[in-house]
Amino acid sequence: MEQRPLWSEAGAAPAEAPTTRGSRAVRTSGVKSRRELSAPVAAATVRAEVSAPVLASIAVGRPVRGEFTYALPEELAGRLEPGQRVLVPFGRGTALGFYLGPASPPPGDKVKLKAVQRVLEDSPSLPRDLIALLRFAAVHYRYPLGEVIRGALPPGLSKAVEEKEAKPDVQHFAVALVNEVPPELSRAPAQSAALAYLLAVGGRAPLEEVAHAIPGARETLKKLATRGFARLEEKTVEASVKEGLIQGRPDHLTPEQDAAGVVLRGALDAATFQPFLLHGVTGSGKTEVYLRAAEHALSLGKGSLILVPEIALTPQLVGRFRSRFGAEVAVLHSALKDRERLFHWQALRRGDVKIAVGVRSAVFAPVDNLGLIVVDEEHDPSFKQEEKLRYQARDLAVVRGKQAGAVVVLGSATPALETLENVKRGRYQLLELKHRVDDRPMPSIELVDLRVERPREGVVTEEAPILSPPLLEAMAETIGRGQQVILFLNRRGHSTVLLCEVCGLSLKCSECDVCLTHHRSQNRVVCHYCGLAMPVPEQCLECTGPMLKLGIGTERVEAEVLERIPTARVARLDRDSASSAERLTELLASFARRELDVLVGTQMVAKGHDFPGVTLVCVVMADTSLSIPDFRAAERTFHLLTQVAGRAGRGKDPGRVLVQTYNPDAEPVRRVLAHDFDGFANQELEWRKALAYPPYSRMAAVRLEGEHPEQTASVARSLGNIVSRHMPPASAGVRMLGPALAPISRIRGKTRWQLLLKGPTHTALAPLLARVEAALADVPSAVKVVIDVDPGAML
DNA sequence: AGCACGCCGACT
DNA sequence: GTCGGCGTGCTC
Repeated sequence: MEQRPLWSEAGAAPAEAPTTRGSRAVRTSGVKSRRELSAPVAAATVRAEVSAPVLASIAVGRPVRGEFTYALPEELAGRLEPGQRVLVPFGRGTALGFYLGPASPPPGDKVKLKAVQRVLEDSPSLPRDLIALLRFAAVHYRYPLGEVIRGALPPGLSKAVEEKEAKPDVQHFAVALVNEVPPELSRAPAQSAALAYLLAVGGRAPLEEVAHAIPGARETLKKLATRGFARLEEKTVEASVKEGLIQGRPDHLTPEQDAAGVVLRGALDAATFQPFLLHGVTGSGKTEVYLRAAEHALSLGKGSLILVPEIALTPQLVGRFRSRFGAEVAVLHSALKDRERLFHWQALRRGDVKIAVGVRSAVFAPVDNLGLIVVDEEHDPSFKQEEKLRYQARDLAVVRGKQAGAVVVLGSATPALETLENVKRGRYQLLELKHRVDDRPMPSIELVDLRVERPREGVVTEEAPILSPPLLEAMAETIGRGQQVILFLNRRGHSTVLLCEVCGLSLKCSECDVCLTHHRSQNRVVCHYCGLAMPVPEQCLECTGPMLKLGIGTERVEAEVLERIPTARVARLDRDSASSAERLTELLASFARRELDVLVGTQMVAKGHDFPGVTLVCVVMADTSLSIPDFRAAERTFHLLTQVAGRAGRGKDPGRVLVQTYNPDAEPVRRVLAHDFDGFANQELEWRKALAYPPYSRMAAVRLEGEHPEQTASVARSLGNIVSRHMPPASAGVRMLGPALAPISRIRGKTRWQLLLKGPTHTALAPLLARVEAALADVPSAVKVVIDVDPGAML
């Protein structure tokens, strides 16, 4: 058999994992050896000489596991390349398929193979390196390959239709004609919001993109154009590609930025896989390092992929890439329209556009001749997708870099402990930026012990106050100097718990296992998990006792600031107040224009914003996120506190940070105060090692959700039994935790259970996961079970 | 996912 | 007697 040497790896593949229980003879195993991923694929011309029917391995765009073998009609055999979309008969109908390469005949003999019907495109939508990445993702995260591929493609290419070119051959751009929002627009919030956004992203952006961030911006920008504050342009794509307006490039770098740049340029020149951690304190100029690296890649004719946590919250970074590289950049945000998504995909695929900036899903962007991958804020939890294919984009970025021979830069002020451990083991090279740009000092961080500095009772406030005297004093002083304050608290609403004074019962959601939060502005109690809302009960629903309102949220902090410092101009920034993207941008713009003195907010205020007027940042309660039952709680707290603290003193004036807490001895709090990331990390790593948590182990979660509590519990227990029965000897170090009710045991009326697996390597867990997967066939459909590999949270 | 096949309730 | 409920299983 002539095919044998070419494809012998495929025959050996099934050894890797016992797949589904039946592992039917007709099915090509979905699990392929790693070698096969990089195996050279036979040229179609070779197959033409073979007299036996030419066979094709196809991933079908349906949620079925494994790859399928089809016969390839002779006239198609010559024109098929891996990654091409085809039409195949499947079941009684047809389905979209992805040609992955030639196949060997399936072992069972009496299988009648169907033939590929049609080729849907002349050149593959999927580049070679992406196929390898998607295959890895399908195996690692245990998700059907066809679905993985379909999910990665833009909607226009994930349907079984011929490829058509998405050709808005003219693109509409909005260009700002002023450098800041003029005061005469202060009475026109929509216009000032649109203009503020446009300025934030570099003064020039596709109309589509502004309209995405700010609903109705199309009309608003027209109005701005007639008033002379902006201009609308139509550009052919070719013209805008040539434009490449290089601007805003700082002349000199800090010595540290320079040193990092030299190393990265060397790595890019070497054109091999090299992973780096760029560990830089907030304000140290990481973005400029990324920009220079992308510039260098471009000069070598290579493409770059830049991943960021959330575009709407990082317009500055997007703006800098756009103003540096012009139309050489495709910005891939979460809510592009189908047409635009397809257009960007094709432009990147052709190599017309060489840089992609995008969120999590952009890790699958078909950047041509990939030279550089950057993951900014690599520790950010939003890189983990929590549905469908539950991938970690940062991890996949490293895999992709390895497969593509690209340089990978993970950037953060507070790297994930997983990343740090990779540095310690010598897998990633460390680049450090220890100093801020212009040698601005790090903000001073002071502790306010709430057990000592008791907040004084107010006149109006009916509940216990939370702002301590030192905090109020510092705020008043800062505002007096004409500077601005950010108050951070990680909880929305007014009070977070309503407790009966007599029977001690707290008011819970009827559908979820969580307490209802009182939102005074809406005069309702609201469930933050399912959205259920109801009027505020006057008294306890059980015993008619009076209700105490405990637990502090942003609404209450806002009210307290207003009461204590009546002259302060205060606004609140959380999911309730920033209900629309428009409101969000407007609020941020207004704060940036210094029309507000105090911004009270949740996580939203902690991310990448750059407000030079802010010199005081207060953390209202540092302990809230410490009590979460998750082994990463301390790490999250440290990240969050550091990030918030980093908002202070980004302008000329030095910054000051006050942290209120009832837990001054808590490790993350103490270490943040001392600006001691390394100390925190070492301590935390030691603890993780002792308890064999990641990065010293790999985890996988089996999550169950069901209508009926008993049924869900029994399924959970039976899956637990299956795992215990196949548990390797204790020496293998694999452990099962649970099955147990999830920490939030009910959401939207569904009972939740989970089972955690912990092992020294992912390979040690894979066989157990395969067993669970096989058992899924016998699980009643009323119970939904998903496998979450490398889970991001334990809830 | 679709779309079969397959055994138990209220309708012409 | 039949139409149809969605439980279970398969798709090269």
